[in-house]
Amino acid sequence: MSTIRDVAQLAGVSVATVSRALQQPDLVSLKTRTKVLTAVKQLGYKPNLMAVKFRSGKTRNLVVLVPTVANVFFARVISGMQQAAHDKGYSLLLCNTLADEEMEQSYARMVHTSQADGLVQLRAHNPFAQLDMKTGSVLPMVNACEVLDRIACPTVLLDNRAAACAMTEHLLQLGHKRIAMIKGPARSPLTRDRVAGYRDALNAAGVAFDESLLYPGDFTLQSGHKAATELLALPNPPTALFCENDEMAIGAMQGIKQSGLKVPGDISVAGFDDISFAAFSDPPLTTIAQPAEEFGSTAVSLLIDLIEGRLGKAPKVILPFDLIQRASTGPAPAGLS
Amino acid sequence: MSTIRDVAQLAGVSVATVSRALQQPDLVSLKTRTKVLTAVKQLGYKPNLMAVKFRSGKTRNLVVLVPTVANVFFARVISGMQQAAHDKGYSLLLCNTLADEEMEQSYARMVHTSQADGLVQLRAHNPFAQLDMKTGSVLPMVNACEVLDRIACPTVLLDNRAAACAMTEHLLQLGHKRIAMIKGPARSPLTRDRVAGYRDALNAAGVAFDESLLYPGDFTLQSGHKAATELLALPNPPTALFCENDEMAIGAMQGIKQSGLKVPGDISVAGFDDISFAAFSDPPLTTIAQPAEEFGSTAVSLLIDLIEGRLGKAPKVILPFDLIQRASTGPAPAGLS
DNA sequence: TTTATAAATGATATCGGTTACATCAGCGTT
DNA sequence: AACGCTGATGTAACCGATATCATTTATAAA
Repeated sequence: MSTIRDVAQLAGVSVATVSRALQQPDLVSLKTRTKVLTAVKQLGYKPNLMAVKFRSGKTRNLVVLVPTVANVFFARVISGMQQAAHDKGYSLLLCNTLADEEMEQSYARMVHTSQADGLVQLRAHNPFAQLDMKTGSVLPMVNACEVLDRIACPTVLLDNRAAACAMTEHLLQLGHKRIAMIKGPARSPLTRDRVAGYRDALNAAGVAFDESLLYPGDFTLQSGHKAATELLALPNPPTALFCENDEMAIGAMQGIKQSGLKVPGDISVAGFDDISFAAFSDPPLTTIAQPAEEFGSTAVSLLIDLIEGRLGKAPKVILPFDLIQRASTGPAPAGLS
Repeated sequence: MSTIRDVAQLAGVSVATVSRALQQPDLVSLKTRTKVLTAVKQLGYKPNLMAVKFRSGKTRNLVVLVPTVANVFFARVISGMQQAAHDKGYSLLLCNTLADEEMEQSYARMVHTSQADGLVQLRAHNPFAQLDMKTGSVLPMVNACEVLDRIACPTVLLDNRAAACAMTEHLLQLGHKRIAMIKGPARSPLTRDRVAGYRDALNAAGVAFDESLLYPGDFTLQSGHKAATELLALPNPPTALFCENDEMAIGAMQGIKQSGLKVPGDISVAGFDDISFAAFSDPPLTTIAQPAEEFGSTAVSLLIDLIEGRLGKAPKVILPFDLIQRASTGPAPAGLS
């Protein structure tokens, strides 16, 4: 691997001239510039970017903490992040944390050790929590999708409360009164907001809130299946099921059908996220579409602005949602409405 | 941010001693070691890993080229790669190439410019093809999942031919004679091998191969839907559909059901990959299970061995498959078998 | 021609670590 | 006391680029 010195020697100029010829071409004469470029080509010279990054103190790397890359929604978010990062000359260091705090810290440390300039966290947890203590400095971070409310950093989020309210209203308008919700882990702010929106809609419609219709899942297909099975076994089962993501909704639909009931004839099911499989489930799933790729690209853009000092206050960007009505929701069964 | 010099000064020793105290503790006396560690803690010193990487010439970064992170199968592969990489102290630079050669090259260049030590490619295309010309050197690369046959680099693959043969045999045993295959892009070696396996099984059973039953898809849900719809419109439609991945199979099942036919009553459907959704489709999908995470971890392990000079010849690792029989395949309809 | 000014180029410090080599103290041997 | 050896530590070169400052060369004005 040839270095800048090899080029300088071959071109018969100093290393400084080579550097300038490549970085600020207008500072060197045409003659020497061509000499340099010829030498570069001849040697197949590629600048050692590790040296550049070290010297400049800017790595142009971003750490991304993803709870699960296997989650289809996050996969879309990553796709959006990668596009935005690449466009601005940054690379992503991806970490599939599986919500493991040690793993998160291990990657967050990369920002401390100058391996990355900043971090995007897609979960409601501050990965610098322990680490920051020691230095006291605040490191560039953006929080997206599932956001922390205690921390003052740029965030990208959906108005989850309004979205959940809209979906619940949709079900209420179809005549449903017993609407169950398969939510996420109780401590998640995402869940908290969506449950709040669900209750908003119930209150507005004068429907009593029933704690027993709130079932905690974990965003997997399996947990949706389990939740539906157990909810249907209630003495007074729901006629509609609002799931906090599409995976759980698809799992729930299978559980319902296995119990011999029809969707939406006997029970309506709604999801959240509008992953690609939602349109291909049987029946196709009514859900809330989130601009997943935009979550990713916005988060990365904000982070880069933050790193490059173009961001004053920590903004909160709220992205729009869209209620996609498909065939999994329908009128409440006559006898039970 | 404090440097090793700050620590040396505070501890009253030389920088070399600090470095040794941290890297080879047994080379320094207990007394100075504690002095150094105290200073480290007091200053919150973190070594600048960019400097270390630059100095050592080893980045401990690996570039990963993924055709689509949004593909559930690849998401699992990534998960396995990340785990293996982390265990060995490496990080992943992820690139969602979308099969764009320019994007691939842009990331492959990172290996040239010393930003990464090696590369994993999950597609049958050599990203160094253009780049290598210039230097003539061979760069550390591992090919997995969809592998190149012309290139001599370590590869991790499934015996796709045998797997496709096994699934086709399964369908033949159920009495199917007209078995369509929704394949991938024609030039893909993956497709070529799976079609070969499909033909092997047909030949062995004495069933004539019918070119019109070979439909080219692109691995998306949509393309599966389109393929099924068009295949059913044939004058002599198939009674079984073998799809090259689960997404297409799930898309196909929707198309079939929308045509008013039953799965598997009228037509059987089989997939490939065993993604999580396969068990939750309606009906649950018969498919070939691939050890996706193991693909990832094996590929990364091989790459690291290659980088660290522990690999002699370029091995071909063949991972096992498993035919998972679920409800989407059944006996061929009596009238047509 | 001389001088002032601008443009082009060179010499070298620097980033923050690691490491080869030099130095030095302590200890046992003869 | 002189010598050699070992263990602990210091000095400084080095990795490959960038950037500052000094210096040379070209250009224009006097």
